Amino acid sequence: MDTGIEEAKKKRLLREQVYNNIKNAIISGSFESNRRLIEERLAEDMATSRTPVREAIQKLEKEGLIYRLHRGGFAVKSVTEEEVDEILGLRSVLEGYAGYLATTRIGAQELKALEDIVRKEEGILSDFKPEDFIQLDVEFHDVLYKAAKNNRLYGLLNDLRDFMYRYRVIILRHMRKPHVAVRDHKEMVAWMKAKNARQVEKLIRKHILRGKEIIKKKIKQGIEARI
Amino acid sequence: MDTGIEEAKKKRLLREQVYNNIKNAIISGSFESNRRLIEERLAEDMATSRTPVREAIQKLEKEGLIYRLHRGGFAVKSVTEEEVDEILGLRSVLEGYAGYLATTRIGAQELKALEDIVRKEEGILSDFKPEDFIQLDVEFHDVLYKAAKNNRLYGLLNDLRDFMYRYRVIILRHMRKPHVAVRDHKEMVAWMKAKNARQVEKLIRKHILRGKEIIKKKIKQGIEARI
DNA sequence: GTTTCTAGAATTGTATACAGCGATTTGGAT
DNA sequence: ATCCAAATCGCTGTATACAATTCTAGAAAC
Repeated sequence: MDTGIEEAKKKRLLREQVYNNIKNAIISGSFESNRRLIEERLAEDMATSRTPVREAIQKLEKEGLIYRLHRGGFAVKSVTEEEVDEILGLRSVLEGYAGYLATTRIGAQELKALEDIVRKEEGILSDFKPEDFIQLDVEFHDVLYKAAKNNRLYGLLNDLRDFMYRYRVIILRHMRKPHVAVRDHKEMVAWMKAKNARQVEKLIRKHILRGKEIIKKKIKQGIEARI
Repeated sequence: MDTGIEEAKKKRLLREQVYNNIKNAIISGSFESNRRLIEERLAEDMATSRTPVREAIQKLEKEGLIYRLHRGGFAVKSVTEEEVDEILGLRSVLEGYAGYLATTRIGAQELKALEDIVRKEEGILSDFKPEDFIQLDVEFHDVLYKAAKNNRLYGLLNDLRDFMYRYRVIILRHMRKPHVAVRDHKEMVAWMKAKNARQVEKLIRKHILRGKEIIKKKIKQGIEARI
């Protein structure tokens, strides 16, 4: 099998498992860019019928991970510099807003959770493994998203996160010790404690835009290398 | 028929027409809140089968206009104060960002289009009809969205706009002469010409948050009146 | 060797079929 | 009448069927 898709047949909404399976295949890179999604093939791999597959596909299209082919059907969107620009631009704005809201709404134990994560991040800086840091980074941002207490915003940020996973390979390959990121997180928490929402928003925006430029540069090099 | 749905059977992707029809029925208010979507009923009304209806439903769910019922199927989301808060909060941030991007990217003829619209807005202030103003307002914001040249942002803002249409009845009923809105638009254009992106963003945020509070107040009164 | 045409295969888009779960109603028993 | 159980109905979720379209490949023509 070159599909990278598992059977997934526990009883629940089949279309949801199909949706998750295909999404994972895309963001993990098992489905390369511009690969066409053959409904019957996917259905067969997951031991189901075309119906749930097609329903999952509708959602993936709305999420922007796949695009319609003129002749019918769908294919996997490719990672372009333009897309990275859009995704991270939006993420900086939305996550900044999440930080703003979180500052006004966060509770004591959520704040403590953030502080714990930052402490752990500092702890692993000496014996550094990229995966460990990414894990903590994801946790940090998730606590932040939730603290904003805005469901729609949470959904949007998670959709954006799916795209981020696609860039993971690139991020991992070029990550230096993330002292700067940890410092940013620490500073965010400090401003949140000080209830300075504007400052938190500003900081998060800068934090993400910094990442954007790094990824964009790497992608551009990658694309050039492939030509 | 009380469905408010037309037959729609011109040749193109059936599922897209179904999607648009159901969406319009929801945002125009033909489908009241919490009404269950009966697939076969909808299919029959549009002279099609359940298949395209189900696919359309998946998209509507992702967009947030409908929600899943525990016993299966879907129903129309109701307008709540919380939702208005979320939608307009997000809109203020995203549209502010659009304004920021637009300022850096806008061309001469787009700028002229905005100025023309503002002029027309000023023109109708004396002989004022709410529908006319809303029409111009939509145009203004659409030119702005497009000038930002960010497809994903454009899509998100349009999704949010669908929600705004649901509040239209309320907005129309309570609209005074929108001198303030016109002044805001005029000021935005001025700052765009001055290439001051930060200022444009700030202004748009304030512009929309002002509207948010008005709508929220009216919705709250409406809800209370209904009890 | 190249081009054109055509038959067949592959794949989508739409319609229909069917099983199963919940809700609802009906028909006693008390 | 009231309550419980059984039967019924409605609707979803999944599978399958079919028609229309596009792609492929091989044969025929040049």
